Amino acid sequence: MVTTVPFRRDTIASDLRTQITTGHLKPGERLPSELKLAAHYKVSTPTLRNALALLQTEGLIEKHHGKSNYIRRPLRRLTYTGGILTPTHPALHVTVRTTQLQAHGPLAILLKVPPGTPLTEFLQIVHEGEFPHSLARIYVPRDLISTEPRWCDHRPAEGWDKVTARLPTPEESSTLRIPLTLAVLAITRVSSDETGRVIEAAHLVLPGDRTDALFTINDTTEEEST
Amino acid sequence: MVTTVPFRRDTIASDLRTQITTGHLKPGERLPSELKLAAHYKVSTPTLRNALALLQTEGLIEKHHGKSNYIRRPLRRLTYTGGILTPTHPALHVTVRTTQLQAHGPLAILLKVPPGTPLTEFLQIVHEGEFPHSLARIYVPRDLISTEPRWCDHRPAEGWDKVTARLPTPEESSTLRIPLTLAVLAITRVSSDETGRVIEAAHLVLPGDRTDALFTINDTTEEEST
DNA sequence: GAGTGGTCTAGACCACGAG
DNA sequence: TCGTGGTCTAGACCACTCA
Repeated sequence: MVTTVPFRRDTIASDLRTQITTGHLKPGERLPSELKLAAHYKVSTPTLRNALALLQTEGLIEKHHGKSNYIRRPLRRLTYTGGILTPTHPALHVTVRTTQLQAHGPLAILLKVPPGTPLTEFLQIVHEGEFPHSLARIYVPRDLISTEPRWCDHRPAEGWDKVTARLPTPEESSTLRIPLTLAVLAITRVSSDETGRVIEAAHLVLPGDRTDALFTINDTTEEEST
Repeated sequence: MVTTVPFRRDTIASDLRTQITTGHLKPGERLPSELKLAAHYKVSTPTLRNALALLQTEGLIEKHHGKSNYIRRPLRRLTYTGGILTPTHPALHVTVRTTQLQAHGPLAILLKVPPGTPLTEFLQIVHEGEFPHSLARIYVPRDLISTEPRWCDHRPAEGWDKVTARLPTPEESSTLRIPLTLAVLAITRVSSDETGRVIEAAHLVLPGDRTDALFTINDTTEEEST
């Protein structure tokens, strides 16, 4: 029988993990410095850092350069469904930054408008408490906003979501305060009205440790023959 | 102005990256050994390995313990839509392993059957050529198979997909031959017939570097009022 | 300036693959 | 057995945070 010796970093990680999950180490609490931890576990600093990196990808700790490492406050698991996160969850609030720009390249194709068409970008950052939760970049043809001030009432008649999994970009990693090794759900959503006109295109970034996306199939009607 | 010096591992990674993407290094080709590469770039072996780790998460190289590192043959990007991958793509073939088991815990809840109900598990591994592409674990109540041999003709009337992003488990990593740091799309799909009976539950694992999932909303009919 | 995490070095030693 | 990648050491040096 082959008795595989677990790597030191794994045993250290699992030791800290149980201390966290059993509540022996509490959310928000500060970990000892990496030197002290390395001394305590009798390993070199790189191996201790490898152990911490594991915990970081599991979303258990947060690293702060120059300060220390902290036990992470677990965020509520929310569900993205039909374009919104767990129907307007009370603890959520959203900050929006509006930018004017012009359609170009892939964005113009998504929105089915010629390049150069004026657009408005809404950069939405969803917060839970003071912690960033997820983010969305929403693009809307500008004339649709000006002629129809309550453009959000344009209930989309059709649409699609294209979903993939990837690691965050460095920029997403810092604005969402997630490690570069935490997988995110990247969703591109396009909705159009009954005339086939595209109302909005959105790029969503939903960290995998705190979000599901739910899609339902209601095949009660016969299939379309378009 | 702050001129940030890029890390050595990043400059090495981007150098190798351009060699790969420009075709200077071809798919299937063997890389020089890590010692030689380290000597060539005048860095220590750990930093060179960090550079290679970056390329690995991007799906550009494949590491083989004891042999060498190889340029990866890029897999076709497929789309999961309505439960299947890019309607039966010609280059795909599927190996199936069947197992008999009993419903328990979360699985019983998903299938809406009492614990202990006999089930059949189909472990499907989708291959593109000789390379594993993605995998699915499909669970079906066994009586549904015996009474209705062509159970796959039971077109589901309703269903849902719950999608999230995560890193692969060590087991998934080895069977799919993907690095532990390549994000996967984890989909749980449950479909039921017109009587509300659950026909099947499936756990899908779709590596993010080669799969999208597409969900369409056809809201042409009025909303349901259950 | 003191304390901290981030990157890197120059090795050692083990595990794996193939002849 | 040889060449290879995987893990680990015991430091050095820099960058960041905060008093």
